[in-house]
Amino acid sequence: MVSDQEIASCVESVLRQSDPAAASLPDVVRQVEAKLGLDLSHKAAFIRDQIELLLRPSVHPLPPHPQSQAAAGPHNPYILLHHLPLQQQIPPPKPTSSAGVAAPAPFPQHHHPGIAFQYPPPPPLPAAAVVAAYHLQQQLHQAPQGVPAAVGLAPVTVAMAAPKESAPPRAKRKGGPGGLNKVCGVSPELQPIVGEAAMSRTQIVKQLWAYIRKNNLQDPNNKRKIICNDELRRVFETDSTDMFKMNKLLSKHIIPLDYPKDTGAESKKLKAADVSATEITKPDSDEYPMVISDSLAKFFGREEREILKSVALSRVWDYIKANQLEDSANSSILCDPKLQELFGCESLPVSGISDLLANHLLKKS
DNA sequence: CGAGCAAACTCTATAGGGAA
DNA sequence: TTCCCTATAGAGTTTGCTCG
Repeated sequence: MVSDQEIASCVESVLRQSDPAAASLPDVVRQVEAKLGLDLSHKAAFIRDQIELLLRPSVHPLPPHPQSQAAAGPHNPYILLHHLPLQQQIPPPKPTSSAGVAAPAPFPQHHHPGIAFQYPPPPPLPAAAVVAAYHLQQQLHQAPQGVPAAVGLAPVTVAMAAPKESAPPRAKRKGGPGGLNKVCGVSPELQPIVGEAAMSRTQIVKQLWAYIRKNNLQDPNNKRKIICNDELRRVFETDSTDMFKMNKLLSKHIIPLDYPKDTGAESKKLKAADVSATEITKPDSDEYPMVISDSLAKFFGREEREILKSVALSRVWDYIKANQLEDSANSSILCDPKLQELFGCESLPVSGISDLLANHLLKKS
């Protein structure tokens, strides 16, 4: 049985070999079937989602051909990994741990979570968990200070504040798939700015700075100062901020997607946290394509009946932005007749979009 | 004058040390 | 020997200071 990762990889390969803009779903499905020698008619929805993710303008440029990219020099070594034969993608075995059990190898991870270039197969993007975790974090950040930090920021901050000069020099570690490169969820408010529902923190910061420059939002007298436009104001909830505070404000909109692991750091955090609260961040089972309601299908104007929640959310936001339905003064959305028909209200808070959208997404039986 | 560094801030993998 | 805990590096940004 072919895995979704293999299908996704094959879809990308087919698109790269043909004109992506002119590619039709049946054509791509046919070519992928031919490549894999399998009947993939039942995977059409998945393939369509992969095509859409690959073709989304500016956000997911199709990776250049391996040769040209190799010639340019791999800026990020992980980007290239999925072009290599599988044997080469798997990192060389690490020295065994003291227990004599081979330590888990780091898995190369493509920057795009929707296209699974991870080995072994990664957990699918928990789109619902993104929203659920976001709301949780909103509550946590709104909690009065002095309340025990639920996600344990304090220990980290303390660690960061420790004197550095006393530490002996160590071999520098290269950025791997985890840590800073770990894919996190993006809040619905931040998604229109960075353009994705999930990406690594560094990519989020990078995209945010690109957005700031593109919209000329830096104070010309003090370039550290960021002047918020309507979209940024909705995210940061302030008219202006500076580049240092921005990172802190940004953290409210970056949502961990993984289960809490029992690492030392995580255990430490959980000790200070309400465990029941952290369980909310566990991904739901509906990160898989979900069946969409008739109303939503009509709204999208497509015959497709399955979609990832994150993709649906992204499309709704695209519509809102295209039709300028944002009421930035009230952090709400003014529904035009089409949205009114979908959501059944004349306006709704920004934070309510995902909830209302969820009413139109049904889990596959 | 140019280069290098520190500044704030985020999270997590991992090295290394200490305790059991 | 194994487990637990602590400290650190890493990306990204711009400005201002220090040093050669």
